[in-house]
Amino acid sequence: METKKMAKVFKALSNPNRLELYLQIAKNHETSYKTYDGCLINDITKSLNIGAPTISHHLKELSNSELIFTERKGRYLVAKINEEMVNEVNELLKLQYLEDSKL
Amino acid sequence: METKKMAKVFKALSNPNRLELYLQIAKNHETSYKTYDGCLINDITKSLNIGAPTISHHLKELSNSELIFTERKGRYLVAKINEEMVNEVNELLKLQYLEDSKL
DNA sequence: TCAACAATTCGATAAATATCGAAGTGATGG
DNA sequence: CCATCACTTCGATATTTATCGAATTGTTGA
Repeated sequence: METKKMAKVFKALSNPNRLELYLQIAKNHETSYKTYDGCLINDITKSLNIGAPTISHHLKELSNSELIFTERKGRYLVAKINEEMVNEVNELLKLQYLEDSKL
Repeated sequence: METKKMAKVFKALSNPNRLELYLQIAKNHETSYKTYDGCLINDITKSLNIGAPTISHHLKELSNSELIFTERKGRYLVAKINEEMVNEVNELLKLQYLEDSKL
């Protein structure tokens, strides 16, 4: 069922700290997409005031919902946006007739 | 803080049954928007297999997040989409450079 | 007026969640 | 090498949540 997967995505974005985390990854993704090599988690960790274990937990939630991918680079972790999934969410939320009127 | 309000919206959509509820209201909104007089909750209640108290609870969550408005019509309850809020959510999730490339 | 219906409120419960500190793992620069 | 750094795992806890059945409120059609 499609709805269940989508609900999981929304749950991943439903915690303020986790949403903030996601938005920073997304922002990084957008500003540097031409030379995109991922967003350093370590930088983000310092700007949110929650502990490292919590960040780790939140990243796993975002990963599990497939909104992001993570990858180890040496001793750092980098995160990337899963564009496919983000677009899927956008499609689901889009009010259809509004889109039509824009064509 | 904007993030907190948005997190609340996502939380409202994070439960599968509640998301389904929202989607049905949205679908109704879209298919009949020219003569839109709201979506009858009673009809939806029958198609989801959760009890009336739970539906009532979920509707309140959707209302509190300002994704929908509800209104009593006689002994029925009708729900309407809050387009402003839905658009706001869409903006937040939109990947910026994708939008640019469409211009 | 009253029976039936739609929805809400209440109280309870089981499950999920966010967060923490402490301890563990693994890479690296000096 | 080894101290440090980045991150993860573990265990605990307090809070939130989804859901239910029972009882309640409010509307209306007969």
